[in-house]
Amino acid sequence: MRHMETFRLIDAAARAGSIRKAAEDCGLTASALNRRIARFEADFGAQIFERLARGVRLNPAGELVLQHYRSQRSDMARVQSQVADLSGVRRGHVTIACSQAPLPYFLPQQISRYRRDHPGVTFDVKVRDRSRAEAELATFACDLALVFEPVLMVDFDVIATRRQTVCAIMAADHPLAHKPEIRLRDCLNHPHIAPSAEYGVRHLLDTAAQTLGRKLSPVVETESFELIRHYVMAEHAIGFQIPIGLSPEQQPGLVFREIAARDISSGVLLLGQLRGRALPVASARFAMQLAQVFAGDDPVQSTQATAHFARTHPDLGDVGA
Amino acid sequence: MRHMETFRLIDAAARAGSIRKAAEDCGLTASALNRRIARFEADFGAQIFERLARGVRLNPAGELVLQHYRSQRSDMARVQSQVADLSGVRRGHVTIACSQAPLPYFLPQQISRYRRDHPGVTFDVKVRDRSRAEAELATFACDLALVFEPVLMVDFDVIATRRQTVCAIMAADHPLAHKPEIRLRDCLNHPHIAPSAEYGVRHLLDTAAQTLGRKLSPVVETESFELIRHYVMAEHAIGFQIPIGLSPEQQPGLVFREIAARDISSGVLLLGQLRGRALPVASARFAMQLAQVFAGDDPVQSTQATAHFARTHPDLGDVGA
DNA sequence: AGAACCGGTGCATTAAATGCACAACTATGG
DNA sequence: CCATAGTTGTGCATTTAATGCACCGGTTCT
Repeated sequence: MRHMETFRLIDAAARAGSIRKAAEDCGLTASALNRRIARFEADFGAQIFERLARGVRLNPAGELVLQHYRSQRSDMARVQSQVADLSGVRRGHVTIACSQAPLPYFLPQQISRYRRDHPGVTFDVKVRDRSRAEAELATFACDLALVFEPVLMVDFDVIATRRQTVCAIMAADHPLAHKPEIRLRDCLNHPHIAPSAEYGVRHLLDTAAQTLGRKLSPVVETESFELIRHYVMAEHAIGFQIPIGLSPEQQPGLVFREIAARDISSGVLLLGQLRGRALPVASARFAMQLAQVFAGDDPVQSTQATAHFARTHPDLGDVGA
Repeated sequence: MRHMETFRLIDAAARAGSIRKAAEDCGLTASALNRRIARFEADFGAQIFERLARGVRLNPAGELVLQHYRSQRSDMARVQSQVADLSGVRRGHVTIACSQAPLPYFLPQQISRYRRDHPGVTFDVKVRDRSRAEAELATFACDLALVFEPVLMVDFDVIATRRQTVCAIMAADHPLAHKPEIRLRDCLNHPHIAPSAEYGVRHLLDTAAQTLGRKLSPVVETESFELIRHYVMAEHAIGFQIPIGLSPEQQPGLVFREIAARDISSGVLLLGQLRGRALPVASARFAMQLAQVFAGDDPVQSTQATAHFARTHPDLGDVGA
């Protein structure tokens, strides 16, 4: 889009921290870029860069301008996607940041299902922890975030939620595998493998163990959910994972069972977007699909998501997914 | 703002319905404007005008583009106002659309109070009925709307509310003036003057009369609340008005009394903005002031407004008015 | 049929943006 | 304490983009 050139250059300069570097990256000379910035500052009415000896840095006014630019760029993308949509093309691009759990089964399934109906839509899946995911929403670097037990920020607008009870995963011939009920204390008495501290599952486990007067003592602690799923087969240990990361048809010999509800509180998986932002058509429709899946036959959840879209996208009409 | 020139011209062309006319208005030739539009369409990727024999008209894509432009223009104004604000200047401009009632006493008082603290802020007060006010919000033609009993649209975000019980106004020596309670049927038995049908007060009166099995039969029906206030002195008739349009220190000899609550349901005065829009600093702060006045010592209202601003303007901090 | 519009196009002209060379300045490193 | 390698900022010639002018082909209304 032609009219945003200046903003694009400002963005580049801000990121590079230097007019010269940015100019080089963008294929013009420092003097040209310098003058563009000066011109912009003149008719904007205020400086947006601090001039330091080693380069430039955005001042608070500049931060606001850049935020405005990002918002404007994203909104223009939305307009273009809506135009494409109303001419029947149904193209677009969805950028979603999510935690690890939905990666192996849930997201591939949902994305392929969406692309079956809309082959022109492409996806970008970023793996981010909860706080990073929310930061990317705020800078318009992604459209949607699917996170487990996030630290709720003011700018995070919840589209749909799904309760997730922590499951114990183990080999089919593990002693606990066919007990009528899986108690947390039993799991802790076996060798176990747990995700590291930054994950929501681990947090739930820690607090649950604490109320039992126990402590997790994992034989392996890892950031990789995939490692957990495979390790329980290798050592016959107990792993922990939320249902959305599990599938009945996964590795043969692996079983997963919900931990007794009275032992551990369930967490919430949230699908959200940046508050007040109108998403591109493709992203909004994909979010609708996920919301429907989350809702299942739960009418409360369903109306919650419907209300969300009535507020944020009054023009989209009913869900076509 | 330099980079929006093309949009401004597109807007002009859309309004003029003709490239030639718009070009003339904007001080350039038709061919130049024509080519700007053509260029924009080329890199936007779609036509935005229908070419008719008698001129041009926006197509749906064009409507979206224009809406985008208006939103971005307003957001840029907001950014500039925030920058001015953080440099301590506290300048700005507030555009508010409101119905007639607040014009004589309420708004002048509130505006002057606000300008006492912030002399750099200017105001634009548009008199609009409820639906027009909401339309102006949607096109970013105004920041705030203060309307009585509006037909609620999806895009209208309520900032604060104030109940208004319809009052009967009359000369001090009118027979009803000193009755302990003002009954609607008594009013209807005297000559009365009422606002015309498009006003909320009239609607409340009509429905109230209907439940009494009566009908309004005004001797004068008018669009001017001012006329009503003066006419009741001239003929000793009964007029109707909501409290916000009245002041104890107005014309001597004029009294106003609330109609008995069991005779007529009270209406609601709403202060609102376009949903999802971040207002310029000045408008947001003025809205805060009005919200505080509305709230008075009502804690429910107060927290409602506070929550609103926490959602829409997380950066503004506490109210400084 | 003709007048009065309209949007679109080729070409010369004008205005704006850019590149180049260099000035002014400042932290850094010997 | 000075040299050096960075940086932003400026005057001037050059290049590129935007505009104005004259004109074409079309539709509509008289």
